Amino acid sequence: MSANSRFTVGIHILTLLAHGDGETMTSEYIAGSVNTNPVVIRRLLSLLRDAKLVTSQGGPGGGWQLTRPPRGITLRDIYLAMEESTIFPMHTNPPNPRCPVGGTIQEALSGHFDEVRLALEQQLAKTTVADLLEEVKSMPR
Amino acid sequence: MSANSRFTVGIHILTLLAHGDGETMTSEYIAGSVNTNPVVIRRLLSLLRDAKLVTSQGGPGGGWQLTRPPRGITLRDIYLAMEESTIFPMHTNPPNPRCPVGGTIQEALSGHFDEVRLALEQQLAKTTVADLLEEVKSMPR
DNA sequence: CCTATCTGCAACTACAGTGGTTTCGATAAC
DNA sequence: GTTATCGAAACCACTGTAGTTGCAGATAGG
Repeated sequence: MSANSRFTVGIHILTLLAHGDGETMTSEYIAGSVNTNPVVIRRLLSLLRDAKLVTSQGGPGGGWQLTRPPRGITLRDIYLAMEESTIFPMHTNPPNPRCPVGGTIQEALSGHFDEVRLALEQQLAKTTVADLLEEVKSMPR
Repeated sequence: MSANSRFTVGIHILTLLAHGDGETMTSEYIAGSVNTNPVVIRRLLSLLRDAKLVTSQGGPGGGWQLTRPPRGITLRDIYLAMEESTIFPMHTNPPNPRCPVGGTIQEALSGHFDEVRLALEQQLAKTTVADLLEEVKSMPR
């Protein structure tokens, strides 16, 4: 998988929006919670918007909102919005096709990698943003 | 996870060694199958050696060997040898502790990430190098 | 209509990780 | 002793990420 924090921050953003309970939030406010720059947040929000998880509105009083109730958003949804489609990158250079292993290893692997990805997504689908919000709220500060 | 091909190439290397059926192989030969530089291969082999999956021997006629039969090596073993311990990186900067979500989101997430990692590893454990070797051998070229 | 407040987007930088390469010392077989 | 191999360090080019600045465009509200 990719060595970035997109998935984690994406979850953070959606949990924060859920915590606001319908209120619109600006990217600047969200950036204050995540502790980064508003433009970084807008970049991630645009991925979440592409996945139809949030909407944006410009102008004063504008900002960002969830498109559905937090109970209807799973970590799998966020994962699909934020991460690469390949779970494990293949070789950078194609393996030697004249080698009995190199010639077919990628094909053999792809099926297994698909199954791993499926198992990962199934686990992610078990947790919703509402679950997370509840946990966050009930934790000692 | 990290955006590199270590896991894939690690599997390739072990499958190749399994294909040799006990014969020692040099890093140069392996590099020929993977289509890269022998030093790159030795870097990865040293990770596999740290995980006690292969042994090396210097000098003429030296090279690399599996330490156990291919049926006893799973993709999980290789994954643990090659990949980072964190499945999804956390925030680069710590979130705002004064925010009700930022203050506890990482703690709330870590448990879920652990479960995802567990599910991933359980799926990986289902496939052995022997399985892969068999598939590679039976595939049309 | 005007203005303040947002988003949207492009461009640039600093930094870290990856893969590739060269080099050289250590080691073991013959 | 010669040769083949590993081991490790050093360096480079490339890429992706996060952070930052700047500005255009849209919109709410007076």
